[in-house]
Amino acid sequence: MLRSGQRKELKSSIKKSWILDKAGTLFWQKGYHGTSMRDIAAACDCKAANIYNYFKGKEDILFEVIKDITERAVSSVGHLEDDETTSPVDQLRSFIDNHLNVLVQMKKSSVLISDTGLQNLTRDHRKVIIELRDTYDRIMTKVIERGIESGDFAVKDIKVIVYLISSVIIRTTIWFSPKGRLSANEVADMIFDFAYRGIKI
Amino acid sequence: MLRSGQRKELKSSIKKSWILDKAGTLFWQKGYHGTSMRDIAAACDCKAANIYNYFKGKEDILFEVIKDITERAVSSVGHLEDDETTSPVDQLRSFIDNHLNVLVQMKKSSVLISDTGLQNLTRDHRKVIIELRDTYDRIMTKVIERGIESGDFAVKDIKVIVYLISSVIIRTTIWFSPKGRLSANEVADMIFDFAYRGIKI
DNA sequence: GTATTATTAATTAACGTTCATTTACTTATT
DNA sequence: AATAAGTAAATGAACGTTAATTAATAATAC
Repeated sequence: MLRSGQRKELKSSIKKSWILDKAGTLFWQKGYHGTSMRDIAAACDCKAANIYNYFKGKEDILFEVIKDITERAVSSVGHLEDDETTSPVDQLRSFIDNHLNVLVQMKKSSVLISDTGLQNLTRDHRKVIIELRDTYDRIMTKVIERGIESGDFAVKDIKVIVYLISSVIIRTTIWFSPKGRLSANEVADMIFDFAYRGIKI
Repeated sequence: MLRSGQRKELKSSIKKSWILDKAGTLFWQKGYHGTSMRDIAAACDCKAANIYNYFKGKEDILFEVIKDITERAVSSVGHLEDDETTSPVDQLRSFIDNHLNVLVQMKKSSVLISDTGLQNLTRDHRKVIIELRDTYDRIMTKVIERGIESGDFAVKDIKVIVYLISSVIIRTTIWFSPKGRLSANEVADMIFDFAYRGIKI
């Protein structure tokens, strides 16, 4: 049984993430500056003033939206960071599969917000996001490095390859539609196939 | 010798493209809605009202910025559309090289505006851009198709491969810096290498 | 070449809206 | 009774755009 304070907190945090979800969709559709607090409020069936009971301001909402997107991406591949047992090829497959599933899952609130929205954040908030991104890059870098050591991969410049592969993954959100001809898993397979052939020995 | 009327027109169109250049940079830095007419005017050392002597409004500026970016990309690879003589592998190399050079050349006014800015255009304007993009996709598709016929490439799904390769090219603007460790040509080489290995037989 | 008119470029000032946010107040929950 | 959730109303600032006006330039007349 929950104490009443906890129940209240839970209810509050449910509404908070509800607001985040709606705001994320709007930011994605119309951009940060193109979305007004009134827009967000309307999507949440309340008035703009009420949102200030849950967030300090508009920038705070953007920060939490971007943080959420980035954290999900990072944690979906986090188990690969220190995995020295699985084969690097499978790790690459798993990396692409996991991140793509996260992207497809949250359909709308695309990663593009993270590209264009970064400069609307305060310096402190931006720093948090950049650190998360560095973690993402580091994990993929380790996977590639292990593949080089094991003789599975051959690349000239690891840094660039990490950018290229993540570009392919991230930009999927631009053209992929779950209602389209291909399933998310089919797309993940094709991306893995393309990326793997691009770096294999 | 120019007639004075022509000289006037020339001067006017110079200022127009000057405004487009400054506006493009601002749109890239702060987004469409994040950039005010007064911001654009300040970057052009004039007052906001004056810009209306050159453009019908803010949306019109965005349209011309995006059109310019997209047209440059398309025309840089246009010579490949009906090229049946060069080898498809060289055509792919040329495609990547040419588009990347265009992207690097205009440094800031990145292609990301084209992603996020599309929905701020009127339907008619948006249609123009989408047609230009279709041309871009069609040209790359033809190159890949020729490569399949010649036995150079082997791909499961041409449409997807076109998306993947263009993703890698376009997203270069996010991470590449001309002042960085690598030159544009080195990056172009690496991208070609990655893409070619990704689809070769 | 110089003066005069016509045209274009640029500015100032203002328009009506909309913006994010705050304050004071009401309603609901515990 | 106390705390939280929600709202109406108002804040000053910024927005895109227009109208009126002045400065600058080009075309024509002498």
